[in-house]
Amino acid sequence: MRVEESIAIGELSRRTGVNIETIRYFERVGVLATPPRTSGGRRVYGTGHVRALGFVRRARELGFSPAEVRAILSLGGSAQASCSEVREIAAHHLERVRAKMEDLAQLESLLAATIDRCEGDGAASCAVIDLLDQPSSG
Amino acid sequence: MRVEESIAIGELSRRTGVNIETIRYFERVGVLATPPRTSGGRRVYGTGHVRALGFVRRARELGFSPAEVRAILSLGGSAQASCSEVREIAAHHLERVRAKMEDLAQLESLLAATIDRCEGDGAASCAVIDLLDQPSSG
DNA sequence: CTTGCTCCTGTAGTCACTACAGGATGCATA
DNA sequence: TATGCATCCTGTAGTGACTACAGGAGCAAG
Repeated sequence: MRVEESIAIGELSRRTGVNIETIRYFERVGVLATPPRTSGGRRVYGTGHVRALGFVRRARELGFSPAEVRAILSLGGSAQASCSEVREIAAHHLERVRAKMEDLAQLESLLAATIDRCEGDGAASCAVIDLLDQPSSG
Repeated sequence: MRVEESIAIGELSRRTGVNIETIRYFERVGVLATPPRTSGGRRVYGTGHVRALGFVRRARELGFSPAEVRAILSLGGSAQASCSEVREIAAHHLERVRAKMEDLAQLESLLAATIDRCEGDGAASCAVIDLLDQPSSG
């Protein structure tokens, strides 16, 4: 069998776009498996780590929380993860995305209308400031 | 002239819904004016502080960053703030809200489609996991 | 064997708060 | 006046998800 490629932390960082300090942080908090070390104490990664770290990065990019990432990884890593459980996490995440979209849509129309109302007025009261001054009707 | 109402920090907290510790924090970082003190060293607020803190809270609720809140406040407080400058900050904020909405919409359809594709399959590969495994096409 | 890059650990900084310890104040009641 | 209790004070440290730095060690090439 082939001996796996030896990848130093800097190289792993370059390949995945993840900060070196962040890689060590991920290891500390259990998001990335602890790699073996050289006799001198340096971390030695393999292509599996490249994939796993890419997986983590991608999940974070897609807005999964670190807790969710940990949950997915605890299901056995990207390859063996139980489909239905991962799907459930993703579905939950999707719900939150949709809720956030609604919030933002409301906020968008409120802000847009208010800014619009303000426009042109050089006068007395400012609609935007009034908006902020209201107790809580947003 | 009327002597202004004397409000203790706990009462201010109750009236505005802002945590006592957070009120002191706001004072430290310059988001809320430093109030006078009693001879014993206790903070004494007035109705102006109630309004100002409500203003800050409202702005945060609407998603303005602490930096933006500081910027608005530095324009002279809620009452005297220059309308056009506040409007500009709000407009900028609105742009960010819209950008975020677009991001979320993309993510929403990607997630929804992926989850949908996964459904029913008890088999081989999981669409959701595959999504996370891809390098960066989201 | 020295140069220079990469890597190591441990600690501390970031932001926007939140929480706690240990002690002082202030007000009402006995 | 004394006591009791709620509220308040400062200072420090914790949160989460990183990021940054200091001071030292590993390692490959010249």
